[in-house]
Amino acid sequence: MIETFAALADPNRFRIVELLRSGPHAVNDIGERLQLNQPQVSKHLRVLKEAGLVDVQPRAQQRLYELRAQPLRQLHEWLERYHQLWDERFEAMDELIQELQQEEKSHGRSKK
Amino acid sequence: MIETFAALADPNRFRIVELLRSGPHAVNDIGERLQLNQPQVSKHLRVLKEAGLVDVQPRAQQRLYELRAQPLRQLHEWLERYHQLWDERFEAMDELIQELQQEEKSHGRSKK
DNA sequence: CGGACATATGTCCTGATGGGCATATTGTGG
DNA sequence: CCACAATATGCCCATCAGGACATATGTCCG
Repeated sequence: MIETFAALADPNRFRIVELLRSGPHAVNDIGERLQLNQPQVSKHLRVLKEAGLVDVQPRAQQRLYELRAQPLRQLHEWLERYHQLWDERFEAMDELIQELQQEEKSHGRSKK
Repeated sequence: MIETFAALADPNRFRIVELLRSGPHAVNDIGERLQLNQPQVSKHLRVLKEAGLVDVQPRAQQRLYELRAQPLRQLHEWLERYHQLWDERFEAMDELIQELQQEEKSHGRSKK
């Protein structure tokens, strides 16, 4: 999970991932489209690969890199544990908490 | 988006976020639970706050930090653009692509 | 087999970041 | 208003990561 975040935290890697969303791409292709030097692309792809975010596939003398679903799916699952945070139900509860805190601020503790 | 990833890419910040999922916490409280020095906690909270992931609320002489939904919701939206990646539909298409590549490997291009 | 193309790796430099520690700041209650 | 509790900042250090550049590795084709 952390490795996924770390991999996506770099702007250029993020751009690469976004590019790969449209399908597999070769290293040079990525470099040209994103205006990056080839070695940098390779290095970023390495990080992405070690994070499990991409997969390689030899294709003549080029390597086609493509996105892998697993880490993103996993990220999605992690996020779901936070879903309650943006439920309306929760937002109402949020207000309730604020209210309680307000109360405790004015008087030590009372009301029921 | 990138700032969100960067904020979550640090192990201790990640732990803080996970802790805050259960509700607002004071700085010292976080420090004790996660076994971190107070200054470190404050610094991490600062990063989280600048990333919009948490919000502060004074409470006597302590500060209660709580999670904010927005960045997580945003992250969720971003992820949805990748949903096709793990649809069965897409996985079938994936195989098709592999197949095509196999073909092109063996013979320049044929079969229809 | 040799050269050309595509990609990977190594080195060097620099800026950013986390941790530890000391210290400043701020709010609170008496 | 003071002393203290809770938190924020500043400073120093060590580590790390990304960029530029040179070079190694690998693969296909004539």
